Amino acid sequence: MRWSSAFIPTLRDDPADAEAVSHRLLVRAGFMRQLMAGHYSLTPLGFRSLRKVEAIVRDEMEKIGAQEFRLPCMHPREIWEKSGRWDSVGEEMFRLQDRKGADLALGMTHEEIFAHLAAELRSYKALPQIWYQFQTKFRDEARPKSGLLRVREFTMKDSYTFDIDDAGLDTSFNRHLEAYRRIFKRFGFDVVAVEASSGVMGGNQSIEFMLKSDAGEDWVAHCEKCGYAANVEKAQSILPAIQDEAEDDESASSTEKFATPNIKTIDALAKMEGGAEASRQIKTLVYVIDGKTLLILLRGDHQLSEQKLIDQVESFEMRPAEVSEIKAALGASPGSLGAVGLGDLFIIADEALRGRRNMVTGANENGFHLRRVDIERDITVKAWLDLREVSTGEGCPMCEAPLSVHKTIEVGHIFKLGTKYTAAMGASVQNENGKSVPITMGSYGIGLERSLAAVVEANHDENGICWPVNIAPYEVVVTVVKPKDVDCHEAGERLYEKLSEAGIEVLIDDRDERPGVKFKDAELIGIPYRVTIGPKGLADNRFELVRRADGSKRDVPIERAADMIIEAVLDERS
RNA sequence: CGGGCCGUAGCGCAGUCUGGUAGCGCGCUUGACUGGGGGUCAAGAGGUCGCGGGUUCAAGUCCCGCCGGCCCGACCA
Repeated sequence: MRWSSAFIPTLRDDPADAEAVSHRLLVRAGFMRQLMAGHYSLTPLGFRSLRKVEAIVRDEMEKIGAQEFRLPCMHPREIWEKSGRWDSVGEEMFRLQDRKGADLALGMTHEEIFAHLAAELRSYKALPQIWYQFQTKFRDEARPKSGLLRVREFTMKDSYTFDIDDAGLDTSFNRHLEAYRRIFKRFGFDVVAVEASSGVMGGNQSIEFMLKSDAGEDWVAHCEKCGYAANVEKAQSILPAIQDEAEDDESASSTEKFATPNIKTIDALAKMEGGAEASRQIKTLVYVIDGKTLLILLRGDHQLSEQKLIDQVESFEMRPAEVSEIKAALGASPGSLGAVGLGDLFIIADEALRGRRNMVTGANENGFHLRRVDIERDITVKAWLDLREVSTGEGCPMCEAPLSVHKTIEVGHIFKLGTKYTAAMGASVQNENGKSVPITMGSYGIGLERSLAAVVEANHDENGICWPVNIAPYEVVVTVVKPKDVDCHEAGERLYEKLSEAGIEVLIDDRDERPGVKFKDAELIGIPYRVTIGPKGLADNRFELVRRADGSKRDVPIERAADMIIEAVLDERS
């Protein structure tokens, strides 16, 4: 491709409304433009890179025996009703009606449709099957953000496995796990595979593939020592044991109410004279779950993980209670709430509170708290659950080394689904005994545009993107410093021809621009190798070869230049 | 969906408080010089000031409504 005739709309300034590195650079380097919030047009540069992402995924899918499909992205209401998700996914699904008034959905994922097709499988002999597609997914995100990282319309590679039993599912699942590791490695970044919540998908196990990045929005707890890693929605940790010395005067056998005027937060109570440090307080949260009010108790310095609560409490709808509801149920306002003496409410307590004594909590009377609370003695806990979100420094549940919690981008997610969708769609086969059994299903996704952005997040510097050869829109840029000079022009054209003939993807910068402009642009768009052809080098019978990733430069003799460049590029393809 | 900030030329911004000819830098066009890190000079093109309504002799500026975007939070197969 000739730069002079290519559409590569680079910007000299950063776009004002882009904050995430990948967003800023992909726009500035001319890979994409925004159409509206959460919807981006890819330019030829962007689309070339996306196709490389797609090709790598396809290659690895084919390697595990997957067969490519192409399904509709518009679905009838009925099929989503069969699985129950027409109602359960709520506002995140785009819905529309056709001219007859029939309800349709824009597919946000394709479990239903693939399971519907799987109903044509009749015999265990046909299993296992691995099916996949690349398809646009639509999700009405409440808040699209960070360029391609969180959008409303994107391409996903989604695959689905169909097995006769759980052992088969395990095999299919592990094949994907390995394929995904290879895929992300070829993308040029390191991922950590973490235990995750399955959310609305259902199923019993899921693993997310996370890239550590400040641009991310998922928090992962990771142990450097033993490799334990889990989304904070699932992660557990070990806390140092706390010894609660009960005071040994007589009053220790009961709680004591004390005045706490204007004290409404854990923090304020910790600072108040006669108060208690946060870890000695009981935090009382009020939730409404399927219309029933219940209390959630945590240690004062701990945060509730709502996802953990959702995962452990079977419910249709869950929300924090309104202040008015809290007053009606407990007789006090937030800031003075406690669970002592509320035996008729359902009380769930976090495991970290088990056995604690001499604690402080609200008295359910505005401006008063209770001290010397013994949880076992004074509170009727109906269920002990792991509900707290882990934080940095707490002990790894496997090896007790300190955990670190950091932000990550979710680039892939794989689920063991079981029979939820196959049962709903009537996808069953006859086993060896002639008995009909539902197929066991797995589902596996990779967001293509998000992966592309993740590559940028992981591979850039202050001058622009540093694409790995595998994802780069072009592998080599031939920068002709002085295109009006006949010798420069011809030397550039010859090299361009040779490289192209060898199957190298080359961009020749034949624009009548200052050298500085060309160098800056080449670095901004991040082509892995740049060959500089100018009068100076020509006089010495050499070109300069610069590697974008590390800035390393070397002079190459003109007659050997093409071969050396080809070798360098092929060496980095994988 | 709650909170904050913002919509003025392709991009980045000033002008809005205090109403009075719509500006600056970059980019773009033409020409000249220049040519190994965003060069110089000259001449140009480019705007329904997000949209609608109102106040006023006069609105980018003031008032009301709406739309759109970014960030934080909630939510997120």
